[in-house]
Amino acid sequence: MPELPEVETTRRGIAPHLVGRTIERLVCRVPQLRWPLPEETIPLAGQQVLVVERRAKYLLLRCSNGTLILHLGMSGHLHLVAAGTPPQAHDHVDLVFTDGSALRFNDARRFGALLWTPDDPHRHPLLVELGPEPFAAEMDGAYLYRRSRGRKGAVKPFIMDQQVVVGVGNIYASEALFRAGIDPCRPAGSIGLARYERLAAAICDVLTEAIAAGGTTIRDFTDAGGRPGYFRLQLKVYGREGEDCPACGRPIVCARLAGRSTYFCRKCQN
DNA sequence: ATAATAACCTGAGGGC
DNA sequence: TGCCCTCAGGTTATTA
Repeated sequence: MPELPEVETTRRGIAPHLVGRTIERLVCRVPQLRWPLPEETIPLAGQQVLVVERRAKYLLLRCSNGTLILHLGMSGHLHLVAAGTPPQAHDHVDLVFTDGSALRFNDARRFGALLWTPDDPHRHPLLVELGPEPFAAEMDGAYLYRRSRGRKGAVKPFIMDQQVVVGVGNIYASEALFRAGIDPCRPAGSIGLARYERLAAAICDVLTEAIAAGGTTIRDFTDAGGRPGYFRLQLKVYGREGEDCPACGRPIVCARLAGRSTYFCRKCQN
């Protein structure tokens, strides 16, 4: 479910409520997430939350003695609950604070993850191989051009590869390629520098606009306050098979690339 | 090394 | 109403 804008929206929602709070304990009702949650090995009691960061689609709760690494998977949500709020279906984990309120993790499909590291989280095996943030200065057209040389796979899976650039998922990949006028099926290595410059800009633009709108809610994404994101209204192609292309009026088509639905306009993208 | 596929889960929606 | 099928915003493991 969550791509970079949804994770960033979540971070902004929870951070003001977490920073400076002291953790009392971790309550785990269902430890079977992407990896079994080793609850007893996470020494959270008495620690303070110092800052809440985002790296790629991961949230990093920097605490006094280490970092809680969180991934929302496809269906994960975080929200804050008052003391005594009874858990509902798929409320798997609570991070309980000393006043009894809690950060609650809900994840129907359980593809999400919670991990603890006492070390620099950026050196954690899950994070160390990640590509640059889309807004980093180094992530420009020249970078994408260089990384794509010799790659025969389609450009859409290429920009969704978290080792190339992080944060771009299935929705925003289609949207960015539409904005850049690039056919998502084209081999990544066959695209020139000028078009990668357009693509790099399009990725930044669409992610920035989506963050400003609070993310995209297709099915069930909500922010920490339970509100949906409104960028769905601004999607040009994703989920719009058969509708008119907003630029030329021809029907938007859907293809399957690397197992993922891919939406584009045959006339405007080539 | 690269790229496609299966797998991990639950729930919603469509067709019959 | 129920059953079976497909699909879903992600990532990892396995297979060519």
